[in-house]
Amino acid sequence: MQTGPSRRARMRAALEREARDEARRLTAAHGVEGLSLSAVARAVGVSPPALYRYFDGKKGLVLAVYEDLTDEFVSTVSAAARREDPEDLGAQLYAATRAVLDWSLGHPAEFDLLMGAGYARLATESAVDQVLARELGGLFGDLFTRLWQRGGLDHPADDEIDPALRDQLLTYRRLIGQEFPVGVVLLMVTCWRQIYGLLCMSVHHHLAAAFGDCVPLFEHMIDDLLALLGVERSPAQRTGAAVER
Amino acid sequence: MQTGPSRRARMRAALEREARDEARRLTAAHGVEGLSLSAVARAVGVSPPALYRYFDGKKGLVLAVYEDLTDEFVSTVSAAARREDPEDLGAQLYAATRAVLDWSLGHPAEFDLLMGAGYARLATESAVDQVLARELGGLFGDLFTRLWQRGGLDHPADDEIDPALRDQLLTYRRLIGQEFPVGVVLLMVTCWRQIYGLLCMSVHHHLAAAFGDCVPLFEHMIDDLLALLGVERSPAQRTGAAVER
DNA sequence: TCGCATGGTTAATGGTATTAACGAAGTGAT
DNA sequence: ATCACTTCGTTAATACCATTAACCATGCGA
Repeated sequence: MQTGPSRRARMRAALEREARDEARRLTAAHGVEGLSLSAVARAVGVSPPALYRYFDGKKGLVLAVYEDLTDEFVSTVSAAARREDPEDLGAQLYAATRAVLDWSLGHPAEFDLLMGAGYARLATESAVDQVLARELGGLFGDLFTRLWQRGGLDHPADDEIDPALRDQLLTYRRLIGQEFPVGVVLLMVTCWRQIYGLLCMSVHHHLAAAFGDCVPLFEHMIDDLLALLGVERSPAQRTGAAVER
Repeated sequence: MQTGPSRRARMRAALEREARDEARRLTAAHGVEGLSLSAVARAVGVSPPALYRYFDGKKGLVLAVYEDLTDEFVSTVSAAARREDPEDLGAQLYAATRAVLDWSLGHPAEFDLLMGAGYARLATESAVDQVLARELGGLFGDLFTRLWQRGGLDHPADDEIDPALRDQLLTYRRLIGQEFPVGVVLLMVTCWRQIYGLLCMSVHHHLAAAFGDCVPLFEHMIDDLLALLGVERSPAQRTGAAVER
């Protein structure tokens, strides 16, 4: 008979899992600032100080939620891309971008922690590694790599780019582990600033008085971006509805 | 001798002003969530419950800060635009956009409350009117109006725009009180999603590992946008340094 | 079986928001 | 000038919250 992890280790793992899940639930329900150590303790049937054996106080708890969210977000987005035809890069770009939007709209409090103001706060008090930037950048980076390899991607030449910017782009390219020219990195960042802008607008209900449903804006943006990348958008994608979860 | 406002009224106004300023200071120093009623009370030399005579609890205090910030932000940006040559629309667009960036980078906590996650939270618990959207939209809208009147602005025709989107754009146009065609509204929103995206990235230190100084990205974006609008960028602007305050 | 690391407890400290009950003092009318 | 009323402050109490300290039971390895 395998001994496996000890009773203690199993108990510990189970309680930690439970606490993380409850913390996530509270975050979703009441925002990052509505997350309280005490409430989590209450929910998992333990006294507040007990959680200090599991997390480094409240900031540790928030960090744990952040980690879980990172995993969930990255796998959601990459799953959405993998669901498409491997040859249809346009469809994959659409699906990935759309998944980012859908997840964020469906989980605004979590979005805040993952990619909004919550992240900035978190990053100052806990040493959080750039896993999201790497993973998400890598995911989109792979798509851009294939676009570039396929040819026909119209990107600026190295010497057309301001040297200061070029250095930064090179750093970023290294971060996401890609090999394409800086001009392609620039193209990627150009896309991302638009996606991220619309994302923040949507999630924060900016201009909500006019743009309650932000899908029309999103569709228009995707058209712009795919055109910029010289990718044909197959008609089938235009009917794509939001993918929940 | 004029009686003017009574002693009571003067005292009240003075204390409220003091409290608002202190609240603003605390927000800047410790973020929106670091703003506490008690701390403000302590700073203005009064007991915490006293502030309930002035503000509707904490959410009222936050709302007051929001109002003050709105004024400051709008006047900062419009002042920056007015400082430029009235005939040089490109310079005005640059200056206004740059002022938005500079103010936001210099006041990250305030930015969060004004245009980030803090706003979303605030808007749910307090009835906040859309003054910022109107004012800022109006400011940029005026520039776009003049661009359009001058001619040469390449915008999509009405019937090239998806009907659902067109309706939203019309609503937005009414909100900002402009008269130009929907295609121009769309152009404006296209610019704004880029500005706002870069803004959020910069303020939240997204991708900070590569883009610590975000001005190169900003300069590249402005080039893109001015090209999109068919505006020549005068060489003088390229040397423009950040304007503090 | 013993000793210790682990993981829980309660108690205490100090911070927060908010409401209630109360009192001093400014204000305006008689 | 005095009176009543409103305004604006107070203190006290309640109920959260995070965090640390002191303590105790128990699982686990030697």
